[in-house]
Amino acid sequence: MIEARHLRVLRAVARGGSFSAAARALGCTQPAVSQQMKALEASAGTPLLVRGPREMRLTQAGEALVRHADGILAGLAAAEEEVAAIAGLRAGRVRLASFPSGTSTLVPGAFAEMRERHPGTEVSLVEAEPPDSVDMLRAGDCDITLAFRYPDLPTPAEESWDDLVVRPLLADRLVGVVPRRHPLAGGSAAVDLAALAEERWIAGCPRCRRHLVEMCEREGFTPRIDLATDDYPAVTGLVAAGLGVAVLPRLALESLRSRGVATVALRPAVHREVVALTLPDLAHVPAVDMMLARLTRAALGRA
Amino acid sequence: MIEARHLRVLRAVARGGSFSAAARALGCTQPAVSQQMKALEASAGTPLLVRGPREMRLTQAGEALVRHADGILAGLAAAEEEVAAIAGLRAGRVRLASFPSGTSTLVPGAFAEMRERHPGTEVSLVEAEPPDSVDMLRAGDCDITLAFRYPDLPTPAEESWDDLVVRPLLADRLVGVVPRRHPLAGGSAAVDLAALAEERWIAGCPRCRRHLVEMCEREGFTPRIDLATDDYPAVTGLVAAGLGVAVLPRLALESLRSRGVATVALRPAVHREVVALTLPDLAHVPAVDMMLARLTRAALGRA
DNA sequence: GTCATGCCTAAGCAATGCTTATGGTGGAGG
DNA sequence: CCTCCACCATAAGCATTGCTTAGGCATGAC
Repeated sequence: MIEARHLRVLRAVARGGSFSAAARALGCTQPAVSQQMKALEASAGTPLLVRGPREMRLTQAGEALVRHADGILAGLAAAEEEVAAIAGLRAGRVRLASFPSGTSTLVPGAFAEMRERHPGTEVSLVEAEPPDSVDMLRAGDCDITLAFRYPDLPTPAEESWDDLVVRPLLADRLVGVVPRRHPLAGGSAAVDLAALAEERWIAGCPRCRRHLVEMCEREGFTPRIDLATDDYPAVTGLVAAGLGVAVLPRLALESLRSRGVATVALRPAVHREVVALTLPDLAHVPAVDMMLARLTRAALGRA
Repeated sequence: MIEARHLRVLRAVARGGSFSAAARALGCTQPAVSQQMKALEASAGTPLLVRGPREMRLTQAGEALVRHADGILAGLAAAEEEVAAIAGLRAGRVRLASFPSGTSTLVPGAFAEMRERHPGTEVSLVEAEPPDSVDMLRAGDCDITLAFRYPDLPTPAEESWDDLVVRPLLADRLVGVVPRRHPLAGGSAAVDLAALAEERWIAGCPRCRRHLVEMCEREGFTPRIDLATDDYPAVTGLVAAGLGVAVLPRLALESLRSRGVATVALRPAVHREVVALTLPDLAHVPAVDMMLARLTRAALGRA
């Protein structure tokens, strides 16, 4: 089997006209070149070089090899350069999957920084909610998934992240959302969740709802959910209209213009943990690693 | 430095979808593949593979490498095939330089056999007399030189063949050429060279002439050379016309229609040695080696 | 639950490849 | 004419590489 190393040496010999010159060009000793050529000739099955008294000439087979060597080594150099560009963040791709409130808050800053500091990289985004977005990650359809979980809630087995790299970004506190004219509105103290036991509830997305119910039951009541929608603006709109109360993550509220509602801190304090997920191997891909760092920074600025 | 071996393994992994499959395809064990990929990823500076629970996927860098690998390995295979063709006598070139009487006698048969048994090879011929043709060999302008020398004559230093491979082909006996009506013609016994001391002489090429003079002087006389020509038909023509006698190699006479002359064996018997010359390295080039064998065969059939 | 498949790691071993040291050869210059 | 220099080949020593076998662990199928 001919190896690239052989071709490099042969080309150097053809260029330099002697083993010694080739050795100097390659930064090794002359016997090393001599041995390489011997091995190459052995695997070629025919002499490649004619040792003239004055100069080193190529045989026909040697000329053929050198002729091919240029193309082969050029291809190899191109491949190395392309990989080096990816490794050096002069190129590379990061595909992110994120849930809406993450997309509107953490992602923009991280993306902007990435574009600015590493213009060669390509960042792309798809919107996806946690269970699906994690499947996408495992299926290879994205490189990083922004997801969240409730640390105090037992995780279903099928949603385990044991096989993933979990990079915590921030603890997103849950707050109560009540109509502005609600008796509890405006107070600076935290409100007991149980104080909302008799309210009508507006629930968010399915995951959030499950968590809401769990949370309330720990406090001794079952929330009466009359209205359900995944759309956060709709939730605040319904609350503002006095149709009920809700619990929303701060992150979700941040990008909402929530007229007519008041937010209240809850007791016990509950957080959802927002994390970035990736596959163990992908965590070492430079562009992915850098994007994770950018996301972490974006989260820190918001902590 | 990326080596061809790495690309072969990477491509096998990409094709097979797992290290084990690649190992089977490559005829080695799975840890070998695993180690190769580890080394390649290390030299690439970024992961190339994503170990999914079910299948092995490529990262972007891995895809880039595989994309280049096809071209690179194809080029390498083409190079190997071209060299193998030369090594296997399915291709290759032999450039022969020969003196006229060799060209007309030994070369045709050897060339014909070469063309027939190894149709892929190219044989070419240039006409050149020994001192020049040997220089051509050393200068790389031909691969084999047909030459001759007089073993009993001291060789001038500048015509030494010490640095060459000398393959003896045949001993070409020198014969006397006399007019058909000459008193010595027709006898079956060998003629003493001294018996021709008083004749007028027709000399051949410069080398032959030098040798003729030397030969005669050993026998006690200096030949009286009136006519000199390098052209063998001219020599026999002049002899036939009764203008003198000559000494010619049998090989030269063979392809001459020599009307009007008779040949006589000489005493002492003298030969010129016809040899094939090549450079030590070229002697191992298959096409050259085969051509030398063909020339030897052609000479044997004529011995 | 058990088995099969696939990957990783470790350890042993052979082969590769580089080095330094040495000898031989051909050409150039004193 | 002889010496010196540049170049190549070879040998021995040594570090590295690369392969193997053996064993362990995780995952998915029957």
